[in-house]
Amino acid sequence: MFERLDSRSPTPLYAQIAERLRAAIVTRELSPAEALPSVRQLAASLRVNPATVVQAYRELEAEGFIEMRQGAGTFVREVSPVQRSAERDRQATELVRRLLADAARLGLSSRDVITAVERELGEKVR
Amino acid sequence: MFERLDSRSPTPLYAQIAERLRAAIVTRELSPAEALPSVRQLAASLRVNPATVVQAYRELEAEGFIEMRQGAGTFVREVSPVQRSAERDRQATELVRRLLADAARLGLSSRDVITAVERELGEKVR
DNA sequence: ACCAGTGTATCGCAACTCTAATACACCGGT
DNA sequence: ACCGGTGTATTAGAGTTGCGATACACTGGT
Repeated sequence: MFERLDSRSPTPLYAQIAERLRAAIVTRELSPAEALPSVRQLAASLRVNPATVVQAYRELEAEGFIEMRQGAGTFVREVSPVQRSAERDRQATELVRRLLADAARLGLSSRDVITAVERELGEKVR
Repeated sequence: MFERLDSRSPTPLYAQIAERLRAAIVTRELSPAEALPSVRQLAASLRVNPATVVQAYRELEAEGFIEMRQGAGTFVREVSPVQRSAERDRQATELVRRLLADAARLGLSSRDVITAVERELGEKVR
């Protein structure tokens, strides 16, 4: 499940780790309530410092994907479809707000943005 | 035209400068072929280092808004509507690609993104 | 041709981020 | 109650980035 990381990549190690785990959780490759590898285990397996794994886990915890219990371990969080949907909504909104702010800074109109979205997604926005 | 900068802001000084100038150019407050303040003038006016202004100018030059001519000065670039439109397109696409990449990293679907875009813009995507 | 005014290049320092190292605090089976 | 395994906290070092200082190189009116 865990291939080697690219330590030369501009995306930090902790982000690479978080990304993989997030994908695994979303695809149910890791089931709810399932225990993740311990900080030290995963760190050893990836030949990385435990603190780096912790940082990845913290990010996922902040996003509501996992739960860290001191002394016990780290577990995939059980979330209701409603909660999950709400969280996705929140995240998507945050990203879009950032996009629009950046666009405004560059002097781009909503029209410009919509057009680009439609082109990139091959899907038209009503 | 140039109020004081916020040196405590997380957005770098050079970015703040670039942002203002970009807005002024887009709104035609600064006309094509018009000379911008010299690096030293603007730096003095904003109580900032000339190198910081240079950095802002470079960014705008890379975006195609201005042209720096050694020994002569810095000028607003004259661009045809077609070029201009193409450039806006390019920038919008770049931003949207980043948005989609980030969304993918977070495990969000295109549907999630589209929904958020529509909500934030109050405009439907076809 | 001069030279005042313009952009350019290089270096250095401070702040921040990422990663690692080390020591600490908690849980749970035995 | 122990103690091996777990997460937590603090500190340190390497790299990157923002900003400033200083010296250099070019342009254009006189």
